Amino acid sequence: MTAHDDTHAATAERAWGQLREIVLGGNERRKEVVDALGMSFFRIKALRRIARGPLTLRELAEQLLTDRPYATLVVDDLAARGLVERTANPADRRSKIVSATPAGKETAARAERILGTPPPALLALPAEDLAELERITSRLAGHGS
Amino acid sequence: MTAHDDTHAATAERAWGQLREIVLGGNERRKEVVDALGMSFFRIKALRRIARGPLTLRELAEQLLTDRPYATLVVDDLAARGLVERTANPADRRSKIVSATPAGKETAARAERILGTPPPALLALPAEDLAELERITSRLAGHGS
DNA sequence: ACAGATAGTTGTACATCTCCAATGATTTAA
DNA sequence: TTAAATCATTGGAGATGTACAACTATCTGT
Repeated sequence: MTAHDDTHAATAERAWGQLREIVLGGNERRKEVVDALGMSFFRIKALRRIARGPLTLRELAEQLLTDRPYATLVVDDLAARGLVERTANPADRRSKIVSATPAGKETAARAERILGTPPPALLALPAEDLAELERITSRLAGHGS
Repeated sequence: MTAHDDTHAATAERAWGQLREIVLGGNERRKEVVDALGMSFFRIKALRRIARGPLTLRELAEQLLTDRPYATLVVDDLAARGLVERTANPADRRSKIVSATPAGKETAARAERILGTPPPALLALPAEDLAELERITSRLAGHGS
């Protein structure tokens, strides 16, 4: 059990566990945004996705990992709040495009501001480590989008 | 807007966003463990916490960010599945200690195995970067526990 | 001994989410 | 042109979580 037994896979597992702890440990942020916006996290997620760019209800359902009936319901709710609106889809009259209203974009930005605020521990990192971390996470997240 | 405008805070925000994307992006893992264990993610979280070490219902409720009534209900459910059990608390006869049965520990380990499996992108990292990442995340997660 | 606080439980009401079936409008394929 | 498929919607059944109120047993401080 010397340091030489430390395989690539084992290191990855440790790093992964720590990453999960860092990101998921701060549940307070989740509660904070839910309280601030007065809607469920799922709806906030839907709104944030819509604010990133218009899409059909079907696409929204897919990206939220839910079914179309529930996507309809969630969009109904967001529309009743004046945050999103449905418009006709010129390319296919069966479907509808959902897009964020100015108020919706503002609300989504508010959510991003809260969720995007790094935890104190991250800010406390030495500049060198932080730069190095950002370089590595860029590589990790890079080919996902 | 030169590279010199890149402040510590801005770098931290980018890194944080990427960390969130890496960890939260893989929702499949969550669904996988829910399907594998046949119970909600919340209950899996409860079981995993109990398997880490016995605790009172009150402590469990606090750590799950829920209230005592619901903690009771979740423990009832886990107990009905034979995964956890309540024992008397010698220090305070009002409270009860919840601990995992052998079956519960096994199930929790199964969940940890699924959730703890690093995503392919992490394993694909060069050994140098991975080691560096692990060093930095250790520092980040270190003073949380 | 007594008053007040706390632990777990029971119960209720409600919001939220998942899953499935079915429908009208529209598009696509044969 | 006709049959099958797709889109959004409506509806319903049920699991899951959240938030309170109230109760009993027990502990703590005075």
